[in-house]
Amino acid sequence: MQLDHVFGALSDATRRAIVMRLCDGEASVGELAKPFEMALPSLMKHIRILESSGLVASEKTGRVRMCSLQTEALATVEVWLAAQREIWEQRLDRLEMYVEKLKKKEKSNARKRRSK
Amino acid sequence: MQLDHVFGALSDATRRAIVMRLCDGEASVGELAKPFEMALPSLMKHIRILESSGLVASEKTGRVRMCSLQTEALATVEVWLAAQREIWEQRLDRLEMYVEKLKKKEKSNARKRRSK
DNA sequence: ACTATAGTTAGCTTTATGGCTAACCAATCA
DNA sequence: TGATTGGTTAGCCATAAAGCTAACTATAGT
Repeated sequence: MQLDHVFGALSDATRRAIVMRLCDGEASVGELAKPFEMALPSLMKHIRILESSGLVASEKTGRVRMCSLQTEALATVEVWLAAQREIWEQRLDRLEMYVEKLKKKEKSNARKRRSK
Repeated sequence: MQLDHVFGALSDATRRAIVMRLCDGEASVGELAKPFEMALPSLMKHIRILESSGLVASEKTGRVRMCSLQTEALATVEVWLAAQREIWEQRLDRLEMYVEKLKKKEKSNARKRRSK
């Protein structure tokens, strides 16, 4: 599935750093490589992974390859998280309602006990 | 870092399914295992990974281990994504402003050209 | 006490990940 | 045209991931 690859791509600090850099705009492979101590081929691998996850797109013109962020892929993750949040918040709401109900019952029981 | 493990944990469909199940409330290891064809020890490994990522907590009472979602860990991811979104949206805003500026300039140039 | 249930441990395989070097194109620039 | 720059391929290594089976422990139920 798509999510596997997006989450997988984001599970590495180097790749998250690349994504963060690309949030600020396009960059060439060389530019992306500068902040890292890594050998170029290693970094290229990360870029490949980011590309195959759909998080990054790149195009080569002349001898330089420009990379750019594909924000839709990040949005996919946001959507998934939002969906989970909705489910667990609904549940917490139900739970809260349930607790409220219990409290009221308890109160009315207390009244009954007093009036006995 | 924490994010590495959370993203890593979520990069597997089985584990995401477990998380989704836990959004609906606590569950024992056995309950969690039911929907999968996997052998128990394999599934346990996933649970361990979810635990060490902070996404899931579990406690054993008697012979059953109950697992529950730790929503803060998911929130961490949401926060990271939101931060990235903010950066790239700011940039897009700046870009838009820049384009607007260019358009205006173009208009005034057109006026100049006409009035020549 | 005996059996069944619910997990757990240990150890094995296969495949993927993250890193490296060395050698290799292909565009520019001088 | 020759050197430099920017990236790419190929191949190696160590470690981690994802799955399995088999055997074990510890609680509950009868």
